[in-house]
Amino acid sequence: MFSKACEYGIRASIFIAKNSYDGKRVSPKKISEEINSPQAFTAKILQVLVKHDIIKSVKGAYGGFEIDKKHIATIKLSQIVEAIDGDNIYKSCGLGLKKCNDKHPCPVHDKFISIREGLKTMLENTNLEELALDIKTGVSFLKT
Amino acid sequence: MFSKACEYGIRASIFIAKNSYDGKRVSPKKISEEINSPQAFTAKILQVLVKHDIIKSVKGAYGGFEIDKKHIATIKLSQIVEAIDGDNIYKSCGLGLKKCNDKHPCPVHDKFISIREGLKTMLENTNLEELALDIKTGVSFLKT
DNA sequence: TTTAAATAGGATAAATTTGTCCGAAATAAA
DNA sequence: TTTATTTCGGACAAATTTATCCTATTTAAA
Repeated sequence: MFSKACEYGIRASIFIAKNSYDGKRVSPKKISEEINSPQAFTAKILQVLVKHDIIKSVKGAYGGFEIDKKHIATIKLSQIVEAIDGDNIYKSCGLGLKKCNDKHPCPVHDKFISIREGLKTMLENTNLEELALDIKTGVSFLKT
Repeated sequence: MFSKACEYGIRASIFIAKNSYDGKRVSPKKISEEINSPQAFTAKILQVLVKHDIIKSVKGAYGGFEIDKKHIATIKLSQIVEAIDGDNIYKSCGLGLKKCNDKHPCPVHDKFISIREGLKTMLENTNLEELALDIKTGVSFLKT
């Protein structure tokens, strides 16, 4: 469904959000430990999220990654997915046709539209706040 | 969503089904031309489909790939996807956790279940017959 | 039985994704 | 201002996926 990079990016974002509620910045080392991901690779993905203004980085001593508290509830999963994987998952044809639309549909065009709309709607209606909160209360987990 | 191999596999299966209704066997060359896919790679995927008894191959002169007419309506997309990509798309965690279940869920566990159930149901309820028919009547297409 | 035609399958290569390493640049605190 | 700490960014490496090529094997027809 998503690339590894995107999975790590979502998990990292949730972890950063949770810590930002506690006023704590976190390092790639800490993040990768807590979400169980390769550190250097995760650091690369964090750079992408910074470039897309989804998370904030602070260099130097006592630096790290954070998200403005006010911002957390406004960040949707769709933004993270699009920043890392692009919008292919919504837009590209389920059977890989370069051009697939209502006028020139692949054999599963209609059937896929509803699936993808469902996914899109879900990602657009899920924000980091609720996900971070579930981590905080121990309802859900970021690693096995 | 699916791998390239799986996209080619589905498109190839539909094309073979359509031709089998006309009593015609088709070669990897013809298939790859008609679904616009790399020939040798497509041939490899056909071998996988043969191994899984989804399509039939006939060697030698006047050979090629076909599907028993009686069989076409019973082949579901889910069988093709599982043969090529496995059942990860249904079963594996949306955020990549090795172990993700109701007792130990990832943050998007519940939200993903409905999406994936929808996909699974769709794949399990779509058979090659209806897809091949749409190609035959020019309602849908296998290449751009 | 011979031959031509077709799939099967192994070896290999290219492209993409995933992952690592290390020095440069920035920054807060001493 | 200096120093320690931290992210940034480029180069590189490994793994996986995608793709190609060539020979062996099979098989139906002549």
